Amino acid sequence: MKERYDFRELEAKWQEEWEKNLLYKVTERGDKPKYYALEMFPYPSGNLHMGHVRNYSIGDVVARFKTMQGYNVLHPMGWDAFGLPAENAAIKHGNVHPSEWTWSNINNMRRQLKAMGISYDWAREVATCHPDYYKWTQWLFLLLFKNGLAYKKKAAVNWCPSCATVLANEQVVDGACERCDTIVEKKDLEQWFFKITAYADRLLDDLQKLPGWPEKVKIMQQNWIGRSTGVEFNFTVENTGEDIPVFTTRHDTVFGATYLVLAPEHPLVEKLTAGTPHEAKVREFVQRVRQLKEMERTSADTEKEGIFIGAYAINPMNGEQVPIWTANYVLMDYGTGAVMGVPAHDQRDLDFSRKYSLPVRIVVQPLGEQLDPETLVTAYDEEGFMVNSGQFNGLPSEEAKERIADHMEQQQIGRRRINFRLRDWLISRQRYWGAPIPIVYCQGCGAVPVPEKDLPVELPLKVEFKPTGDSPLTTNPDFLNTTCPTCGKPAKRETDTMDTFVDSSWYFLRYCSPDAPEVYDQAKANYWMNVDQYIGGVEHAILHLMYSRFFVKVLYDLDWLDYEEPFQNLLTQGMVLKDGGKMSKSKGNTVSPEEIIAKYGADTARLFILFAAPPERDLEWSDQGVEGCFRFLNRVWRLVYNYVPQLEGVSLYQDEELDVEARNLRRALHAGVKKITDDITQRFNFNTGISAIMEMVNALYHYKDQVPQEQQYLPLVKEGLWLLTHVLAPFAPHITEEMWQALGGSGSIHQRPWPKFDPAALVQDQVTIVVQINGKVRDRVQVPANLSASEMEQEVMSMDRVIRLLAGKEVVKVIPVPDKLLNIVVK
RNA sequence: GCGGGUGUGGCGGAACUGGCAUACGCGCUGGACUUAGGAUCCAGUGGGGCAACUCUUGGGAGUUCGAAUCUCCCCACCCGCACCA
Repeated sequence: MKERYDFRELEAKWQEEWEKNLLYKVTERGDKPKYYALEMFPYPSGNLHMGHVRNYSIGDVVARFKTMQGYNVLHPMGWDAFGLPAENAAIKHGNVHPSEWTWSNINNMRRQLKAMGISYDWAREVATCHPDYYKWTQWLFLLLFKNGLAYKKKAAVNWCPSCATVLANEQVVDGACERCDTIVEKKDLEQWFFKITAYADRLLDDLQKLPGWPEKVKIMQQNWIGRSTGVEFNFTVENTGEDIPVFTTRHDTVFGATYLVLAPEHPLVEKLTAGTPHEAKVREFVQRVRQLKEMERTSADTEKEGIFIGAYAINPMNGEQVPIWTANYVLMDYGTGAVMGVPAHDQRDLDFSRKYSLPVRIVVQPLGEQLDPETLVTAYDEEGFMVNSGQFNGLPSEEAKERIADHMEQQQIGRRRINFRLRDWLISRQRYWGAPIPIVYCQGCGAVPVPEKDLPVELPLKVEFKPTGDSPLTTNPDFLNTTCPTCGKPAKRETDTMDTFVDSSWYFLRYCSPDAPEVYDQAKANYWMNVDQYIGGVEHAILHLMYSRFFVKVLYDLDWLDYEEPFQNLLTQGMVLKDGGKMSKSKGNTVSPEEIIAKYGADTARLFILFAAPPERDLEWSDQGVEGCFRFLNRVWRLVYNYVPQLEGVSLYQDEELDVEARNLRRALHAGVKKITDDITQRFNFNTGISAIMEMVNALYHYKDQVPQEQQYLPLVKEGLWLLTHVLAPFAPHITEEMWQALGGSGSIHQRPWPKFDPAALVQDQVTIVVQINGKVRDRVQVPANLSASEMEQEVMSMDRVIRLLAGKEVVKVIPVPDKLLNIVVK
């Protein structure tokens, strides 16, 4: 028997062998269906963590399994390599350039990934910080620019003082920077935006085309896009006659408006108070509110506060005069920055009205109830029947909505309108380590796109890393100063770089043709896309996944791609926990993948992480669990090498007659293959798949130890070990390769077809039937399979135990479940 | 507050369309082999009871011959969103 399971030697050997033979290299081909398996590429922080190991182990099983099932599988890997940590390292240590830092991290992490034995086609590796890549990121910026989807505007933007850069709306979490938790400030800056709002409807509606996405992620995107349908109509300022447009989704309650509220930033607040006795107090209020941090301002817990500005407006529906207020709870950047206050039917308005003693008027009454405006504490925001609403009285509120909208449109008071919560995507970053925005500013010509032939606009190496709030690129005059591509006069380059989410919004397309002399080869992209299975953390539910969907839709519209959605199926893997909490450096509960691999090998690490929990659930790390998986692989190893000498020259099982023990073994083996296949195909339940493999191993051990050696049927054992190595191969690729070779297999096991189970082997001639009396299990009995209901009943009724238990009772009913169960109902 | 999820032995988790609850693994107990075992193998392992038996899937009700699974109410924890008019 071969010595022990020396995973160190064996894993290194096979990794080298696979690389030498280009085992995982793929090209487009017509003879097999394609399958694109993709895991979210990592930021090269320096070392793999367990979350990566889990992500890539899941992806590798999918890729290897699909390969064995006969698909032509694309399984690439790369690096999301631009971003702040590299630059912060440069600021902190002074002597290490972000480029150097990043590339050395990439080299280290590539080595770690290779040590995991994952089946990547490394020839397709991309790194977003490489000029060959960001050249095309810049090209895509220009494509959007030319199509009116990239524009510059001055806006109050989110500014992180610690990162010294602006942030996209999506990168602000609870009013703080998603990266460093610093409270975000508002700053008025000229910045570049992508017009993602132009795709709001499609980004929302097309979620329905993604049945292979988790409901949770779709709902998160849906909420983020936040479509609401309503009307926009004008109140008119009394005396001065200015229009104040308001947006509402509850136009059925328009007769219940008893006041109007403007956001503190609303231009009319200043205008209508100028020179009036209210001016000073209102200005003081507005300044106080504007000084509040974003978080305090927008939190629902913040007490509603406001002030009457001294003017009145006319409700166009009933000609009524209502006071105009300004208040902290109305936001300038949603809708029109002005809302009608309907206290009876909106809780916020009711709270506000009670505080400032504003009138409350019921205009929708629930069926069979009479709300009292004097005592109302909970606003009634459901459907009902119209009251106090002129010509609309008596209508159901839903119908009144339509009629009022019609009326407004006919009378040209207002119009139906859809509003989105989604904002345009702010992509400018005042940082160095990103793709430069390919724009030149010329005094005469304005913002001029860099011509395609001049791409990439390369990042200069020589800059100063100081977090000043200006891009470090401003410190390099050779970069900054250029000539206008249009008129040739001196001009300045844009010094901001792009948000790194731009880089990652299209990398899956570049993988299809990593060396293409254009953004990607259309034919190849159309061959490989969509990604059949995308796997990654749920933290990307909104940002990355929505931006990528946006990019793909733009490319689809511009005839660059035949597909409208990038990711057909999405699996969001759970976190890796230790001691009940997420593994993190600050908690000090991390486990190093590198150490685990050194101690037990990659096969054990992969097996454990797939066995410990289903992929979408959180996984509790257990050192003892790892130990158990290591023991299991050793157990498999001993089993195989115990038989290797005996199996020499033995042919594979071919349908011969088997004795009882052998038949039981064969049934267990084929039942195992069936279960693993189902578990992977139907729901990626690798944990139960692995448990089925363990049962196969247990069955083989049982046969080996319980049946005298001279009676063991070796052709069947050979079949068993063949099946075993094949189904284990996607999970533990190295050890199975080694054992396959030892068992006389030719070629790589990873290029073998996935085994089919033999339905004939599953047939049982005896089955165990559960005997229940009044639904309680009382006994079990062995009977021939396929008995009819009455035969079953006859068998059961003649059992001693059943006769005893039924003595003196009256049988009311007998419920038979063929080959499974018989329930006797008695009184 | 709204939305989504989870709740099963000492632990991680199984149970597919309602049909043997606790597969598989960890841990634990006992034994075998051994100079030794932290290697390996065998047996046992939800609770109560000497036993026949009985109780048990967060809690409570219901549907059903039969419920971890379906329906209703409640509780706990986790995640996401949160003044969006």
